[in-house]
Amino acid sequence: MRLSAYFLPTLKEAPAEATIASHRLMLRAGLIVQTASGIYSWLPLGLNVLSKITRIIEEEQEAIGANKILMTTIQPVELWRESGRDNSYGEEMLRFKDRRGHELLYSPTNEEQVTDIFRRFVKSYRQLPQMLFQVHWKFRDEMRPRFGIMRGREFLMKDGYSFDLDLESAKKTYKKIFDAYLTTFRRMGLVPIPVRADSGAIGGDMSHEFQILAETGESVLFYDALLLEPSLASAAERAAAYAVSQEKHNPYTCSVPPNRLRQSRGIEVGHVFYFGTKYTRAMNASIMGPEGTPIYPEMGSYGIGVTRLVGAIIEASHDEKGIVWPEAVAPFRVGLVSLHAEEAACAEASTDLYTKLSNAGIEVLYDDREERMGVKLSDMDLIGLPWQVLVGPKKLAAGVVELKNRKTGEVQELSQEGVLNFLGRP
RNA sequence: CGGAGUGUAGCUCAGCCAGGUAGAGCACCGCCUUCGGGAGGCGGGGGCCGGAGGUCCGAAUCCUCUCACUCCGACCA
Repeated sequence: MRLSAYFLPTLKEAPAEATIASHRLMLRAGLIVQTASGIYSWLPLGLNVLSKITRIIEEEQEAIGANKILMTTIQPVELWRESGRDNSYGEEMLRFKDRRGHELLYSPTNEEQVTDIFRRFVKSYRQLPQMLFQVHWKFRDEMRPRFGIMRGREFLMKDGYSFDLDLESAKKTYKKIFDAYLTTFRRMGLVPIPVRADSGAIGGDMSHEFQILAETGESVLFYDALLLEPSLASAAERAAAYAVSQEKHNPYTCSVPPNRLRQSRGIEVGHVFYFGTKYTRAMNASIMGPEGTPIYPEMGSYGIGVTRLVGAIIEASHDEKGIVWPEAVAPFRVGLVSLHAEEAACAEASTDLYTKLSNAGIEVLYDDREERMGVKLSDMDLIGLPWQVLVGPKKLAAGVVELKNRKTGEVQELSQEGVLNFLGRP
């Protein structure tokens, strides 16, 4: 992508409303723009990241056999009358009427809708288990939206739903999705901490939040330091290690040695629930069981805050100059800068390298603008692509260009072939 | 929903207390000079001072109402 043809409105100064790093950087790097309180539009660079994150989530969901669907954002209120949540969900739910006076709502979550789809088509225990998921927009009319997309009213969410024959099977499904979530977040360069949590209004027993440690997080959690020391603990030990939300923490019964107990703030990026037959019963979604008697399947639901993840990743990975994208979610892998685009030799060499890199399947953002190099270089640092290639007349005369690692700042001088070989490596 | 703030140029803000021609820096447009880390000169465009009402000869400034946004708290799959 040529920057001269890309819609990337970077800001030199941070807008006054942004108080945390990720919000500031998302505005400055041209990822999002605010439309109303808690409602944001996504610009090309931000949308690109959103797509990368979504892709990883989808791959990991499909790897465990979940089926991707796409439900509607608008639902009839009748479904919620069936489940009994019509009255209990409250002001957070955005309701409105169509021209015929039919009461509708904008989905804050989709348990009712997915249960409705399930009951229409699944009639036998032989068809279980089922896992369905989508990545779609939600609206929750929060009393107090804040921190940009961290707590927005409109947000993109991966929401998954499982149906199992019995508790034993439901536990296996829960574990499968739990593990997939860990893999998903780690692939994005994050360190997720699964935390035993309250299951909230949704009810049920098994419930975990996935937290990313960050000072700007809204949650408070207590955990065993072993969780963050992979070298000191086996996977099994870590899985069993203590980590609970503030509400669940009891200093008198906590088994963690005081020297290993940590308190921290976190960003909740995922939440998994098991809630049994709450909805299948309420909505009469029974199937025929092996004994010839009707059975209400056991359900769970599983959420990942996709838009919130963008904020969480930036909170976890930035410096004073800007964002430092982990490779897996970077909008482009390389930023190619023509330091003197108005000089023919420099422009030609840059464009040539851009073509070669692109042909090699490497995602490149090519700054071919005739801007001052200082502006270009600070823009590149701000948007935080993992690698930067600087093409300037001086080095070019010596037959090399510079390859810079955004995170470490390390610079190596390579021939153009050298750059291709280096970045072409898997 | 309680509390505290802020709305003036695209952005960051001054001006308001003490009423009297609408301001600065950056950004933008033109020309020139520059060019290895947010350049310099000259010229230029851009404002219903959030909105409505009021006081006054006169309101960005004072008063009332209202809308929007932000922060703290409560709330929150």
